[in-house]
Amino acid sequence: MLNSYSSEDKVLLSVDCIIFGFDNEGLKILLIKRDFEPERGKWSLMGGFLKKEESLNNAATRVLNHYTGLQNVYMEQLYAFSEVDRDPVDRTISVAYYALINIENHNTELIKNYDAEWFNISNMPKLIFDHDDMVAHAIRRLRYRTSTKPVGFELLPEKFTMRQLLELYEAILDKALDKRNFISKINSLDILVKLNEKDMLSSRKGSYLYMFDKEKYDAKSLNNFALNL
Amino acid sequence: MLNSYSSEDKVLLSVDCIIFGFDNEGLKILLIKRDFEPERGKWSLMGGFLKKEESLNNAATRVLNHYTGLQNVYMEQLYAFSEVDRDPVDRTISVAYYALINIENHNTELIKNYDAEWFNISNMPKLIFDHDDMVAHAIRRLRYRTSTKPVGFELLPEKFTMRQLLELYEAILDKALDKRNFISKINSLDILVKLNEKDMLSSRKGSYLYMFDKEKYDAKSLNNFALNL
DNA sequence: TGACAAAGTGTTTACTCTACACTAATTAAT
DNA sequence: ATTAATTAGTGTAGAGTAAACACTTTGTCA
Repeated sequence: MLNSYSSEDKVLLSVDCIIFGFDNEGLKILLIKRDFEPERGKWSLMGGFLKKEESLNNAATRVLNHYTGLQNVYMEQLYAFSEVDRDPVDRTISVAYYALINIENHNTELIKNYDAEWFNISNMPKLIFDHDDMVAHAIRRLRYRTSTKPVGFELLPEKFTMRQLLELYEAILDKALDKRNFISKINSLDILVKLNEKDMLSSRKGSYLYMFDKEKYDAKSLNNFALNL
Repeated sequence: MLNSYSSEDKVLLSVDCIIFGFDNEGLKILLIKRDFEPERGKWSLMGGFLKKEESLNNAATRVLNHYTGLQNVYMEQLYAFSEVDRDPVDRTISVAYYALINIENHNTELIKNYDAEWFNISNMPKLIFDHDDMVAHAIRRLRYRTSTKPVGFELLPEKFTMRQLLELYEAILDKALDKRNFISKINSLDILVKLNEKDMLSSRKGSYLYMFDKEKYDAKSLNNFALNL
């Protein structure tokens, strides 16, 4: 028989999800209004407890799916938050994850059921517990990640214009970018396909649509790039 | 009375520490020989369980102190490892931390008592469970961290030569660096003080000793720099 | 057909990074 | 005292990258 660790303390482990979305108003986070005490009615990240028979990644995926109905979403583990008094109800350690979703795909019904709402990151309410810290971590990580991996496309529709991509990066990095320099840097990554199709909504001339070419990117098998915007 | 989360699963949470040291042979990791089953006699990271009344940072600090006797050591949380079957004894989630210590300061007695040994990172034994993954994560994080924060000095004696610093960065990044370019990049950070004191051990001419000027660095209050070596 | 609105497109300049080799200082040996 | 040996210490030129910058094109709607 194996040894056991029976004399050690066990604790509650939860996951909390920072869910990013993007639309023409900017970079947004999906929050829910907490419907139980303490802090009932306050805004909160979406979270849930780890079950004994699942990994943290599974738990995060499950929680995200539960609230949004989405699957196959880009998620990344951020950090474990563990201050002793972080949750007044019980000793709980929470592992924060962030997710990038295409804001158009989310299930509005589900979100309404949970009293969820999108908030622009520059205009967020105060959140419960240490969730503000988690969000700050997530934004930092997302900024860094965009410079090393092609994660931006996760936040856009499958087909998007250069302008949308530019505005996305401006929202993530919170700074203005030069259009021509941006386009040439993106093109030098050589991971987009330009479609023979135009988006006619934003201008009379119409602007070409692009797609992220995942196969071309994977074929390069570079673990990460250095995109300095 | 507060609500409770009483229906939720509780789990064991541990911390595992990747302890880096540096000497003239290169970058090293401190490992212990596990003295209980399963995997008795195999090499392992130093770890311990989180107690209910401490944060993960405290637990990591406590574990490090327990094995090495050291305090006030640079530590950083890496990642939570949570595959369901990662520990065959019991369901345990482990949060990995890495620590940077001055190899000369460690308490040799303590380390002997625990059957601990330093291994060059290029010449490490296979470790138990998922500890090899943890080490790989730690090395990646350390490489990145050296480009944004002045962490290298944690691995050196208080006074060090430019050559030592160069060799440290070469060991961390696993690549040869040009001496003149390296020195000018380091100097441009403007965070070292050159002492009126030479190290006479490595050459007849003797080479100047430097110290990290923490006050000057803090005064700049830049959260991070970009050191591209 | 003219006004409008956004799309699309290159070049010059400044800066940063890289490659590269000799002299200086000191001690040990003869 | 001279020489040999060893590592320390130092600068520049060229290449490459990043930044700044403005006009023309296209199509629709009035």
